[in-house]
Amino acid sequence: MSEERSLNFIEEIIEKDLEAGTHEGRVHTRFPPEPNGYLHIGHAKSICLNFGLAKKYNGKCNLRFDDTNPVTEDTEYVESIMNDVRWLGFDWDELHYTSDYFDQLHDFAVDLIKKGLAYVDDSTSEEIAATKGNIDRPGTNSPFRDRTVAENLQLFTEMREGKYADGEKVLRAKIDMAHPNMLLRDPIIYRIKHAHHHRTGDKWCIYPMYDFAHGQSDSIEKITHSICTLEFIHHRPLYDWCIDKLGIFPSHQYEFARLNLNYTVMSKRKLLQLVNEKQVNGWNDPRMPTISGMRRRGYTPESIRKFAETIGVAKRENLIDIGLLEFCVREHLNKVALRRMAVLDPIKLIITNYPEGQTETLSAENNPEDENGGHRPISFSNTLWIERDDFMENPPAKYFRLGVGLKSRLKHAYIVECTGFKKDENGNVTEIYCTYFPESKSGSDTSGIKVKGTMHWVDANTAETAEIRLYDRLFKVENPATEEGDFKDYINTDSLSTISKAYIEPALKDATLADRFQFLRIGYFALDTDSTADHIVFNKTVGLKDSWSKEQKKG
RNA sequence: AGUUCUAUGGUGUAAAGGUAGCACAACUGAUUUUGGUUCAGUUAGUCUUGGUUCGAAUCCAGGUAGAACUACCA
Repeated sequence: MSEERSLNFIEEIIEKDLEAGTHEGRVHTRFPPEPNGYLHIGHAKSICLNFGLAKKYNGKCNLRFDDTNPVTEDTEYVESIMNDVRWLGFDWDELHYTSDYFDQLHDFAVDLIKKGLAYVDDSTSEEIAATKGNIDRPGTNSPFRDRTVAENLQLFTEMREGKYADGEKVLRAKIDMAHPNMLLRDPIIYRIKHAHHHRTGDKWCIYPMYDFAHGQSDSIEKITHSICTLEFIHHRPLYDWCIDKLGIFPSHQYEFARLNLNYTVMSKRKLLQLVNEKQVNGWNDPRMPTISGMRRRGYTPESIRKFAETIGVAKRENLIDIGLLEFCVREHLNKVALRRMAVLDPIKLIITNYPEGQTETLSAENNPEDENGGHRPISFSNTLWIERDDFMENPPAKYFRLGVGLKSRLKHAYIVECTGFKKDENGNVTEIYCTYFPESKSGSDTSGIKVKGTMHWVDANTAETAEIRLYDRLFKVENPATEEGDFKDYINTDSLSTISKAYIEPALKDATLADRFQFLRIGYFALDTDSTADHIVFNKTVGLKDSWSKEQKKG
């Protein structure tokens, strides 16, 4: 029995097409972002789908920048998008820009005019909206609807030549002002914009609308399966209309449900707002659902691809638990992350029976999940940093770490027994004292002592320091987009907390941006791009599963 | 109100007329020098009402619920 995964509905369509010999068995998809923002995890789903389908069916996938609106688009976004797609592990077969087709698209418009299927309209935008009708009321014909072909040709030429100001005239398709689908009520297909385009410069002052560019671009590239999200479903009749009237290659559009993740927002408009209003520190802020944000936070391409595969592809609206993404991240990081020790909230532990000034070097495995992971040396002395919450003055039952009289193991080192502690005048514990059992050394333990708890630690004599940034969900509610009022009212103001001085083991000093670490018992961490040789900065990628805090919450 | 789309455990997603399965989450337990990992197990689902059929998540009809559409954005 083969491990065959069931097909999603798009794969079913493709396999049916393959069987029927449609397009000579060719599968050609495309990923068509508009370069007006950074890519987010929702785009990642689409990228994995489109490029994944091409790979699975031995086909091709293009990257096409849908750049028909010069006022919002920028090469900065083009660069970031290419970078993100490559980082995710995909490479396009062809790179295109809709703007490369402007000449052809213009000729298509002329063709439509000649066929009597398009006309130049002098109405204002308000007039066009007013005569469009309503969802349950038909629209009315524009007074300019019956201009002659010759007149339309002349006017459209003048539009292109820059004779008119923005908004003075538009070119509309002549379809049906009473159509139940609003998009077919003589949609605008060309508008005047005297704007500088990031690629074509000042060559054009008229630009095609999405509906007059997308399907034709697919057709020009001989795309067989044009996959987009559900909100474009109403556009499909128009997509088909253009291809049909123009008599060009019949690309076909299929729609799937976009990804929604809880506790975040996924619209470029909202994300741009967060960036512009400095609610976050740029598009690649580690709290952002952008690919660049996740990369900076320490997520891996493997984990994002696995996530995309796990959530599946269907046509019903969904709201995926962010926990599933985090699961995929942990799952991959568990296999590849180097284990290291770091103490985020330090308190001093003094071993009273370990000779002052003595040090020894212990061996610590780099990754228990990887047989070939090797070991590293770590130093040990009588003064260590341990985590503040690994000690309790009045420990409850089932607490496995330190409290006076309790024993616990120092990972990779010895078992210690807590003998006392010191408080300052404010009642805060400042030092913890313990004795160690020399014969309990890790790997050669002959002490016979059994302990349930193990703690991480860092030798105070050799420790380095680092800044650590911890992240929480960006929003306080599951779905800020559907909440009453402004989505920004639901921002979690505690989504970033910074630890300015944590103690880390010396091996971490050489970390690079490509490294992934597990700080033992805490979580997964990656170097931040702000990090320098003198000031090391780590991001917490995601925490370890924590069944102790769960236990505590139960009370 | 019109049109279009959708409806399966808490969340996702399978089952193409024949045992409702998988993943995450939750909960037990075992293992563990990370309260991590791993392993074993438990809880929990076909929107509703009819119809067709020996048999319906699946086919048909009617409800109900949710979403999308009325930008010179994509």
